[in-house]
Amino acid sequence: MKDFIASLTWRGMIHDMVPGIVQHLAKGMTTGYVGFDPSAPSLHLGNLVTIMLLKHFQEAGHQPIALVGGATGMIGDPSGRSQERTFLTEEVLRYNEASIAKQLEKFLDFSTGPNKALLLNNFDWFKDFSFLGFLREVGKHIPIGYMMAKDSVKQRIETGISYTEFAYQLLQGYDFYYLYLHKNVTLQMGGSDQWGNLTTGVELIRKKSQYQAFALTAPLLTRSDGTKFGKTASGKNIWLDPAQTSPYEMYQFLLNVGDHEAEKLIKIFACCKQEEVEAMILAHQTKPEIRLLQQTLAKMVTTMVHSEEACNQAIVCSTILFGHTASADALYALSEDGLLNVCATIPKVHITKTALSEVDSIVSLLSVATNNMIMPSKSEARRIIASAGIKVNKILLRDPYQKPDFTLLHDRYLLVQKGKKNYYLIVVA
RNA sequence: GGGGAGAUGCCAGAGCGGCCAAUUGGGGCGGACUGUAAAUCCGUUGCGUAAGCUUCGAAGGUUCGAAUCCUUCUCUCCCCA
Repeated sequence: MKDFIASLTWRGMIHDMVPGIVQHLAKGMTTGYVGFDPSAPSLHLGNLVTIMLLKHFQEAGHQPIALVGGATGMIGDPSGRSQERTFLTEEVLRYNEASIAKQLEKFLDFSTGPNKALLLNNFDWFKDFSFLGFLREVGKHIPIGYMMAKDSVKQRIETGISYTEFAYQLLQGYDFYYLYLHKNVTLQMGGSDQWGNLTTGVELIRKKSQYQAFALTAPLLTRSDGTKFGKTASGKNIWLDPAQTSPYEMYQFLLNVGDHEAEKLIKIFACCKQEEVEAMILAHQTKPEIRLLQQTLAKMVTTMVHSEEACNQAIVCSTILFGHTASADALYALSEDGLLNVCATIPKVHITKTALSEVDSIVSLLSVATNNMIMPSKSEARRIIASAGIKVNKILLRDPYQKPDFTLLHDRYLLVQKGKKNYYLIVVA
């Protein structure tokens, strides 16, 4: 049994915790859980932090439970929301639950030992719980004053909160109580925005069973500019689902993380020992231009979320697209399979051969002829070419009105580069 | 209920009859530098190869000409009861 709290401490993963937790965990194997909201069909990079809580928990010898909030998802957590949520249909929810559950399975060890991970869905114990039963068994034990004092509720009193969302914390509180009774769970973990919900559970267990349960939150990751971690500059989430965010995009996102942030992240996501991580950080500080941390981080996370193959492909793709040696010749020398591999995860635009031959200028090709996927308008395309921002097949374009009579790669591809980092593959069929 | 103020491009915010496709700042995008970084600097930021076209909450009107004046409507904010 390793010291879980000590591990989280050096990793910077503790925001708040119920006192006495260290002694409690020292007594022996403990069961703890984290809940995941099925409001989207995929988890994202931000969720990965609380997944890591469970992972480190299991590695310390304890038993982790990943709980999918099939029931709570039907209600909507008011935490951090300024407005009432709109309900998802039950069909969508069931679908989201299933895909999230599948994603969670990847990260924990469900197979072996006394501390093997469990995956549960709170819909299972809520679906037959009557409203009257709930009021008598749960509602009775938590005073309104207590519920109103929560930040998540307080912030919404002015703008409006429905009874339904107000009651949310009771549902999550009951989860904890239920798991305490049936799975011997004594610890709930989550992001720092969940503190109010976690303590309601602790309170309910104290009231109903006279038992001191524990709660622990990890800080919500923010970037240096204050925005939430796990989103691209344009506000797009980095999803764990490869269909929504390609492994290449995820790899690139992590590779581009700032130095300070990389230090924080490596501590959270690295499963290796403290000394190894500290050595890496030191090495990075001596020679930051190597970007050891970013590369390690990108590699570790992409491999963990996707697979080693997917990660290797993302690396190959990155070197060809960004490597300093990547010239036009290298691109033309690439085999078709190689090219498709490199381009596996960049956006593709299709155009017919005849349509291509009818396109009068490169400006049209990049805008209207390709459904404005590359450029929103001809003006924009013209401007960007004028400022040397477009390369086709790695060759810089100068004249916006030149005919697009390029030598196609393997007779059917054009690799368009917009700026330094945006690539598109035009497929001619 | 009474009285004020306002609605301008992604955002903030000038403009108050022609010189306004609309000052400036932020953001975005592109370039240089670099570590595919940060900071900095440069360019650009309605559509259109151009002539020109459509924009300043909505609809009408006055005028040779309106973001700017008039009428109505919609919405937002503030103050007093």
